[in-house]
Amino acid sequence: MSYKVTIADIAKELNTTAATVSRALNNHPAISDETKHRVAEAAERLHYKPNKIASSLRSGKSFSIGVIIPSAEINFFGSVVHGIENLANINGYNVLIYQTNESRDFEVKGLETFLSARVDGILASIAKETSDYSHFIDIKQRGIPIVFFDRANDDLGISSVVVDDYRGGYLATEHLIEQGYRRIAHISGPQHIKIFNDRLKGYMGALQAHNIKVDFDLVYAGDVSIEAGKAAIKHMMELPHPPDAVFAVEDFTALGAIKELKDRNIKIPEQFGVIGFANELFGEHITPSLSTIDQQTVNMGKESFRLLLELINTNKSKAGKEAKLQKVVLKPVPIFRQSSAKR
Amino acid sequence: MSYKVTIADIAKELNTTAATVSRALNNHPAISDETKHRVAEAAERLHYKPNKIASSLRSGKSFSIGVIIPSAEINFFGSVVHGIENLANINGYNVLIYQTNESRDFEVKGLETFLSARVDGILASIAKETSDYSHFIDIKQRGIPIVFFDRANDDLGISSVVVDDYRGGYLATEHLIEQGYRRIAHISGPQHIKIFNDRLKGYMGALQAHNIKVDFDLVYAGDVSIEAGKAAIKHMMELPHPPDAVFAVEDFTALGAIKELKDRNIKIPEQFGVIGFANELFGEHITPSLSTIDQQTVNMGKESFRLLLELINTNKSKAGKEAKLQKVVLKPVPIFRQSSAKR
DNA sequence: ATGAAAGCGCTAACAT
DNA sequence: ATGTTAGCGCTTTCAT
Repeated sequence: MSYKVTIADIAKELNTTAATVSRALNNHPAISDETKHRVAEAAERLHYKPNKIASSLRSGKSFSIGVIIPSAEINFFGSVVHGIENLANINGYNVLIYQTNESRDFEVKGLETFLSARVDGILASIAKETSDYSHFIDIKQRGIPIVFFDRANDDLGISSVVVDDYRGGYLATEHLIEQGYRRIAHISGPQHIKIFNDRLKGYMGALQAHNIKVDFDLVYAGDVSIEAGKAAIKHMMELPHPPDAVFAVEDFTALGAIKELKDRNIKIPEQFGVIGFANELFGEHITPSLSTIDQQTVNMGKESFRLLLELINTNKSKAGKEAKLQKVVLKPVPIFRQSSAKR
Repeated sequence: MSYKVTIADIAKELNTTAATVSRALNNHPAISDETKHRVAEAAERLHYKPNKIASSLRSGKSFSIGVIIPSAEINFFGSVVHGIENLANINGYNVLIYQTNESRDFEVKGLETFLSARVDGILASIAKETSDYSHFIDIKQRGIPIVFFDRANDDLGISSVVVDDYRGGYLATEHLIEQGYRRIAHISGPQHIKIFNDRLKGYMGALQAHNIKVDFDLVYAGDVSIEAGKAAIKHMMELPHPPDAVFAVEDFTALGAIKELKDRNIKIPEQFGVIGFANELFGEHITPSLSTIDQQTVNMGKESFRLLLELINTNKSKAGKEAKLQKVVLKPVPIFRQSSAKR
């Protein structure tokens, strides 16, 4: 008893045809204003709701996109999705979300789901576990518009929106140097993920630019987690020459470091400086408040959707032409708070 | 060049018909195992991907649900959605998300979007701004399964999943009493929203149960925001008889209170106790760590979906029968941390 | 156990 | 400016 009314019913009501009603509803230029008004009135009166499914089947456009994220629990991705949804809804697109929980198998399942849903395009951030990218290549070869965001891979010929992680790492490290810290450590993330590798490179770049030799004792192979941050401090403070500051690959890692430093009664920022990466929500509210690098999350979402929409539209118009590869690199924004305020 | 392969192609390949292929793919009992195997093999070989849109159009089931949330920025809703998506994906449902930004107009738009997408059911948390519920009544009258979560309305005959906010407020307040605080204030939220009103009632109930007279000077009309928390403390600390503890309607409000108390050099928890509500992520990591009431977010998401699925399935089978109204009330879980640890 | 045929609601060529 | 007709890919009677 719910979705009964169709354009045929409206047509019957007005002694015209479904085609005319369809055109009127879609504001087709060839339809007279009077007909449009009569159709609009009848549609309203009969509580007509367009059936997008039927429309999609016929037109081949679903006006929906799929978004693959590693985890909705990570604030960062929630925030990017927020940006995506904003622009998508404005442009009349629905958004399907699929979480991979960092697993490649779920990534594949998500893509299948999106294929079956006949999404018009896909935005994806690659799972940590993924090292075989054939499922993404498959999507590309099917001609389905796809754009990576944040966790991208440059070797696949797929457009992407990322922050300049090298520059972020560079700025974070340089800030610690300028604050007067002397032995600056880095707690890194899994190096097969490009963004984490870039942050490490940025760290090294900043040290070298300031004529500081990179000491690999001070580069701890960590991860994005409180535990990794604690473990890193535990390990490094036992070194013959312990560090007096750390750039952590992510805010949660930095938080772990701060917790462990506090447990050891090491004063932040006086004796030890800390800076993270991501600008997670909690950083502003902990004590000491956490210096960090903002990744322009909402912007990243909007840019990703904008790029995808471009692909979708060029795909549609010039069916033959290959859409050009694009790479949008957002500038990271340093946010300096108490945890690194030595001066 | 992407989604070319259809069941007709598979049928041709195997010298059979689309009907048989369709049945084989859907594991229809009347189809022989041999045929099923041959179909499965051909489908795989031809890279066939089922077209859910066509399937939905014909079968009238979209295997998707819509979720209306006030804001994806609020951690709470992100977490509930996480719970929803988990169960939904397991059950083969896609999830569409629509954010209302607390506005009734967007709420209406979201519901229209969902109607057009022919979702099989809807989960919704009501916007702050909404006081006219006719759009929800319309959904119900169309026979579309709908369940409220968290921000519910009991007068509409719509099932819901909520936490027992009265009990949460009661437990929070009682805890402060038991810790030995004497003048316990409450920073409340907008009272037309039931959950906030319930928390206030729980506060009053706990005071009365402990023979403490409710002093309305100590009930500040606030909101869910850091600013409201600060303003409340500013106001109440100027009273002739200021409070020595506060139960804030939400963690962000509690955070504002803590910030203001710190600014005034009032020691927490020794001189002043604070407890919030929501168990937002940051509460564990601030100094002092924040006592709060956990709302079972992921559970709420799962329960909501479970309830909705029940509605969807009964709707399908016994078309005539009215599905019974259900109200799931989750138990709030107190989490006591430093901010209220007087003893 | 399988086939034939109709149709879900809409859009898009091709008329007129 | 509007009508006619066909068909998107699938599921579902109704046959056999």
